[in-house]
Amino acid sequence: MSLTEKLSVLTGAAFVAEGFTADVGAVRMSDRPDLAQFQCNGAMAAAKQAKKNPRAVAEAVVGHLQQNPIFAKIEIAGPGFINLTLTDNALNEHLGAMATDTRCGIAPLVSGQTMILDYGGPNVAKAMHVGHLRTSIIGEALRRMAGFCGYTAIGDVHMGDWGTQIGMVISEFQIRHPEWVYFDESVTSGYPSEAPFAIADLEEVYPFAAQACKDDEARKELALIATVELQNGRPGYRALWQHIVNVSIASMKANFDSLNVHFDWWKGESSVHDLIAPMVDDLLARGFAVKDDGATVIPVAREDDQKEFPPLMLYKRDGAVMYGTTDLATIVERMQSNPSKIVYIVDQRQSLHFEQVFRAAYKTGIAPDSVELIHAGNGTMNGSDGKPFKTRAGGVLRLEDLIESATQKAAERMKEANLAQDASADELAKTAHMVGVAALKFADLQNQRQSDYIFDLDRMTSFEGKTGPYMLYQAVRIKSLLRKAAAQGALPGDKIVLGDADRPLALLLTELPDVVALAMRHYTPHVLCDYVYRLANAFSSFYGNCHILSEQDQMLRASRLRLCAMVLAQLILVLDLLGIDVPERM
RNA sequence: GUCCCCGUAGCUCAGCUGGAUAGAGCAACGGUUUCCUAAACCGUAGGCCGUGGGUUCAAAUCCCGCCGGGGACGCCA
Repeated sequence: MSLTEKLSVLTGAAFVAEGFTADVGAVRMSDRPDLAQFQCNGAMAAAKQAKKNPRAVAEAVVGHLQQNPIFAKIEIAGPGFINLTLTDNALNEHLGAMATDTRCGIAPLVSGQTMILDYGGPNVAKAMHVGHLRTSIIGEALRRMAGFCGYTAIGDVHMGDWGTQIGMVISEFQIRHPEWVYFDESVTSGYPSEAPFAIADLEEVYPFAAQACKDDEARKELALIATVELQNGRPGYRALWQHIVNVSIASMKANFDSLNVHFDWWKGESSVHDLIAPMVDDLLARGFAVKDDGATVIPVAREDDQKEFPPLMLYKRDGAVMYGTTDLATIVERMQSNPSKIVYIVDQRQSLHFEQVFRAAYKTGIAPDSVELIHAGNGTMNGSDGKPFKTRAGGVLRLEDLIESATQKAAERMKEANLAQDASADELAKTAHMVGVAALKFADLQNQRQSDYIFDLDRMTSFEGKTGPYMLYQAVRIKSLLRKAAAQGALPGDKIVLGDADRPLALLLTELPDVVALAMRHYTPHVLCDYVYRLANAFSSFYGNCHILSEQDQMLRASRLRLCAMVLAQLILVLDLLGIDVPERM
């Protein structure tokens, strides 16, 4: 239990004793550290309901708390704020339990529940670009957070591998290489195992085909036909498609590995193809799906809707499926894992689509009401003009180029500061990559998930301010300090001595469990970023004020080393939840 | 046209279920190093929280209108 939770239990009981509900006893960190460590604002709300004087309610509640020896000070301020301050002993006891816990004192929130997270969503045949950055980074953080909070967390990359873009590529190959065996309809098996193209070819073909389809209706028609034929199982197309997928996945993995983003499932839209026909037949039979203007759809509008709700389309007029179809069938498939939540970390602009899919899933019983379907939408990364990020030439920036430029910038900064320059070239390069990725990820994650932000490479790679490199720097500093201390035989002690220099840092450490819970509840990693920054900053301040290794008082030195170790453990834990690795040195 | 999101310091942004004096970072100005990574730390300055109403003991936060910005709206994903 977190410290504020413990206190809330005490205060809640006091409110209950006065005839109120326990929930008004909620205690939180004080907004006014000059007055107290904790506060409870419930007296005002309780008094309002009971039509009593809030100060009198506060006084009655405080009456129940006063005998408790854990409080050093209890005061009522203003209209009825209850201000609480703990004795150092009580604080110490709580810290002691946290210090020895590998989870930094954070109990799991749930057990026996599965959360499936859908993020990344790269398209095969298409180079990954900056548009995939946010979903990947945020999704990875949420997957790690969920796992830590006790969920069986399953990350699914959910590739775009079954839609029109594939038809564009296949038809383009057919135009360019009509002689390929994949296009000979008299051949239905025994295709080569080697792909007749490399990733670079795909990356050239896709944009070319997309542009051609945009410019020419007839050309687009070819792509649509190829899409339907692929989905209907034309052997040559399937074989070619498999090459496209294989070649693409290799490239995706390189990008994701570089970003330290991982998946448990490498599924895609195509994975559920075989589930689609039975699903649609069933929905037609049960009357949920209807024919409409040649297409097959599920109406999802409700009478009390404030806006127009287009139906979810299952089959287009030409018989091809759309992403709503695969998304719905994917829920059918995912239900086999018995999830309690399915979370989609996908661009916020697709919120209507997900509302449609979710409605369809609930309405048809594909997802029972007990399963939470959540679109945790993300914003976009914009250029300095406030529009979705483009290169100077106006093109889309490839993800690997973005990572490379962040890494290079990090290397430059490290050189400027003459940092870790004695390391081997190999270690230097590795560290630069870690710093660059930390910069990129922290800059992304510290923004609210659903809002857009402006990309600024110089700012995010700075070692000053609220940046990834700054967090790493503080953590590495502690590692170095603890190494030096150990070399002198000085080890972290069991007892924490709470002086005025130590107490604020110690108090901050107790916040982490609440912060993690809050971040998980709302799927908001930026709450963790905010905390880890406050912690790094508070440590740096502490470090500046207290010279630890030269401390003559053995007890105090051991205590401060313990605090440092606890800070480090939290920094590493939280950064890990964010998907950021900390180097040994930098 | 309908619906959704946003508008907080010069810039980029926090602000959880309404609560005490609205907070950070960057930029600006001033200070700190015989000492553990100064890539640091400390301090100063800077805001009718877009605007007009309403609810409340209490509103950046909740409700309504308006202005400004962004986005979504059936056969792409």
